[in-house]
Amino acid sequence: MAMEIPVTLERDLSDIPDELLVECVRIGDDDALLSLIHRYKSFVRGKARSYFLIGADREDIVQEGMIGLYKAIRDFRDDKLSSFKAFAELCVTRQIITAIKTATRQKHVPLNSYISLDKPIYEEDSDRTLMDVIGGARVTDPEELFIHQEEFSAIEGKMAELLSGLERDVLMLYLDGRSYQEIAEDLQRHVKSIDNALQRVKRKLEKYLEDRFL
DNA sequence: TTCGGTCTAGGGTACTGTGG
DNA sequence: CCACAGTACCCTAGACCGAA
Repeated sequence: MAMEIPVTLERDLSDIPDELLVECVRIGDDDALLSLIHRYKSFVRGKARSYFLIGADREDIVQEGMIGLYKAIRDFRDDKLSSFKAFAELCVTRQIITAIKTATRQKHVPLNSYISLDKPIYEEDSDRTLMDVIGGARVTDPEELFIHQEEFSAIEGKMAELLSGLERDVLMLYLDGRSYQEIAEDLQRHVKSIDNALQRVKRKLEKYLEDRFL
């Protein structure tokens, strides 16, 4: 289903700020649109990277992210209160999470389930995800911070039970956005060990989330 | 001894970026 | 455009170790 978007541009727009490109898109500049998509393609892929999918195409998540990006371009208002990048990140994340929530709503269809670090933790609630909790998302509201800390303790405790020391270390660095190579250097291990540890983490999290939510 | 968990290692696929 | 290298991800087999 992956749709290929041509990125061959007639002119070089690499120095143009995002916000200006968005304005250009509004007045029908296709090159500006392609440039924005090209500019944010890796960003969307990175955003989608932490998702683990059972029985589905990884590319689907990227496609959802790209839809979120398109919505960001369509809806962005340059009121100087926030950058396009921040707005795009919000839209991409929300689009992916919405897709996941839609998929996981069909509880009795395992093959339609996403098992992800970004899966919403509690079915009845919110967009708060495992990734948010583990990764220590920035929370400013005191009440929310309190709730967040309780969730963090619960999940962190479970992680401590489930994962070995190496697996925990690898996961934390991975969530920091480090590459396999960087994690390997930090932990004085072979890249292969990092790879293996991450696979075990994913399997354990999949099992944990399945046991908990299905 | 058996079993389950942890870890290493080999090998495969898919994707991306780069250089000719 | 194509070949190639690097990277991420996944699967599997086997060694090792501790608990039952």
